[in-house]
Amino acid sequence: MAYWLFKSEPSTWSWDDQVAKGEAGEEWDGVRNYQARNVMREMKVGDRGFFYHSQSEKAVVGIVEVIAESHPDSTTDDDRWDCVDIKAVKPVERPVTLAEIKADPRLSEMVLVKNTRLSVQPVTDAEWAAICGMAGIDP
DNA sequence: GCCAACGTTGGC
DNA sequence: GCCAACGTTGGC
Repeated sequence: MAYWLFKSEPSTWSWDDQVAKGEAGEEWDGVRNYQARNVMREMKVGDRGFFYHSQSEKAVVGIVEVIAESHPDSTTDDDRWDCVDIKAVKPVERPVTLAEIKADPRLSEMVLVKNTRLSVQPVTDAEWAAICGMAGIDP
């Protein structure tokens, strides 16, 4: 299984919004960036991801699961843009902030740190385990 | 609110 | 195909 990170501005689409969708989940639509789209095309059903709040909060706040592989983004007619569907799995016990991630040498190579503007990112097994530990949840 | 980083667009 | 201009994102 692979791991990912989904970044969202809470004022646009928050963890609470995602949780409210329940088991049905929701399209991760609106991505208009080729790199992020290509990352989503790599995803498989059952893969897990971190849900990260950008802007004011800047923290990993929950765990999501991919429930549908890449398909056309329903919010545009432009066939360049695809997206996956995800559902909320569980919240973290404790948010892991960007400051904590930056301060941890194990996470110094994270895309979140290296390429701050990429909104959908791959996460390595080691990074996944480290952040789950910091968040107080089982990997 | 500002600014740096970076991706995209469009003219040539 | 290059590159300048522009727009957007996200951290501070």
